[in-house]
Amino acid sequence: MSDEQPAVERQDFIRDIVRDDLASGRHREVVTRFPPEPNGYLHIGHVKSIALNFGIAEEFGGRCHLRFDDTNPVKEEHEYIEAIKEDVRWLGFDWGAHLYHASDYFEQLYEWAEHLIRSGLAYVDDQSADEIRAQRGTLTEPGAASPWRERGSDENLVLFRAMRAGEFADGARVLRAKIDMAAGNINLRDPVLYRILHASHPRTGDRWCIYPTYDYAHGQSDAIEHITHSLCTLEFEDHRPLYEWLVEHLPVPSRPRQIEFARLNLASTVLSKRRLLRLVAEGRVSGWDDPRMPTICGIRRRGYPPAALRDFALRVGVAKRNSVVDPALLEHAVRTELNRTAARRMGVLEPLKVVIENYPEGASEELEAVNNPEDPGAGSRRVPFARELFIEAGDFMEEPPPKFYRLAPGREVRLRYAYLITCREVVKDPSGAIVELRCSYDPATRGGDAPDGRKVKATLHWVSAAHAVGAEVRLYEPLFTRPDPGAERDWVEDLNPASLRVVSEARLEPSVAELAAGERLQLERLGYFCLDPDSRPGRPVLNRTVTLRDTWAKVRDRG
RNA sequence: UGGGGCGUCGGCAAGCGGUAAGCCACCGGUCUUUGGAACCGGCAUCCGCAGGUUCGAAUCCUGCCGCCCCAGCCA
Repeated sequence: MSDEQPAVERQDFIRDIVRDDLASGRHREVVTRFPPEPNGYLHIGHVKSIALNFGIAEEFGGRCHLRFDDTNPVKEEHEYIEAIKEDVRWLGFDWGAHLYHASDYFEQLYEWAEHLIRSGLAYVDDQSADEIRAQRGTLTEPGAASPWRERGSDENLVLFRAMRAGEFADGARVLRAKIDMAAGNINLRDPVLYRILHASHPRTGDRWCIYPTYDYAHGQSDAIEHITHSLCTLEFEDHRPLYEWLVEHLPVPSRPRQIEFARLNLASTVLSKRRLLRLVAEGRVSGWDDPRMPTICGIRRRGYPPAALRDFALRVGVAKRNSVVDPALLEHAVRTELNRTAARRMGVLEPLKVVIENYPEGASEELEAVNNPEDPGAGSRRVPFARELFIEAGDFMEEPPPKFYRLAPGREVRLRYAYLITCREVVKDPSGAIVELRCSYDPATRGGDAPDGRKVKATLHWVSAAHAVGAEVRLYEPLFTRPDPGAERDWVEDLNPASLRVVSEARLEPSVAELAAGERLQLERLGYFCLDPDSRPGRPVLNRTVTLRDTWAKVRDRG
């Protein structure tokens, strides 16, 4: 027993704590919670927290609750509750029957507040917010006691009940904990526990006109749910003493422990609710689900698979150091997942016409193409081939530099799944622009292999001109032009004007038209894409999720 | 002499007194019907700095330096 090795390797300090607590018998099972306030949409930063909380519960055989921290009715909306549930589910996590709301506990929380009053640990303060602020002191100076601090508990009780009964206007009075106005930790300088808010709550309607603050509600909600490990971000470190003070002075059914970790920051994007809202409000993006947005709904529309997001969260790790993660790590996780799972298709973004001169006019045939070389079980499909094709304009150069080994005059290349072709002639319009390539094909190379064993250095994607379907393809680049938007000027100034490029006349192999919105695919040699909900029958709209790694681009840009 | 945290490769991140994991990025190479994928190899004599303890320190002690959070009746 004593020399038993842990089954899981050490991952982070939080899992260490959980493992120790289980091993020592401090807890029989682990219970975590993801506690969003329903006041906005979830974004990639939340994925870290979601994956941490649900992941730990899963790994240690415990459970994770989804709890809406709905203590401030003026900021919260039902719409967000549903959106958040959808996002968490989409990520692949399941809270089972454990869906809760802080508002479920309003009555209990209220009773405990009276308990605090009776214990002489809370008092009703008649001062205004400004007066309270003025008395709080500063970071270096202690605060001063409120004139109402020594009010007797009977009077406090009467007043607090009157607060609840709606006898006072918003802001007229608050309930404060009586702790220490000289504490170095400002959170302990008699924090506000209840405020008067004559506002309708998305769930409790007009039943209440006093609402608990986060500080008062959170720890007690954790205790009610028997949360063992309450994981939150670093900025709440200062609140932990208050969290513990409350849990110690109240007859709560369990003693949860708050543990803080560093929130996720991603380079080249913004994650604050305020900034995201501004992007939407000012029309800088098409909406919360714009595929360039770091919101979960944006990411979903962009085509990122949930498994990739979970993998990303694991790769990012959990620690207490403030850090900024390179989006390349996210893209890596996305490519890894999509490489395994995405069906391959061909499509041309910038079509260049190719006429196979020795291919019979009016004829066509179907060639077999593998759906995913990484997954034999994915099968194959048939791709139409004919005399007139489109290839990618960038795959031809009239005067190729040394390392360019795609198509060029007189050069032979392979058309993927099809034939070896040789460029015989370049046709230009009066302005000198290339409009067409006249090529020949070798009928003996059907499928792509030459019987004589000769090799070509390039394989190009292509599409039959007559069979291809037209499509709109949306190409995305980072929303910002620098990793740290706003570092030197207003962050909006750092918005990337080229973050969206629309290709309206892409040509895709016909089978793409059969895909449903949301389906993901790889356009060979170009990248991973997914069908946008804007797609209509016969007119697909594709979002480029992420490009393929492009070694040639590096070589080209270097020389 | 306000309180609370954090400083290990370009970016994340292990390391918990025994002589610097891993991942991403980057750089080579092999292979290839995606210049994709896969595979092989390279990439911190050094852990913010300075002292000290020790046979031995990124890990312990002391002192500096730097960065982040806190003065909402937001969460």
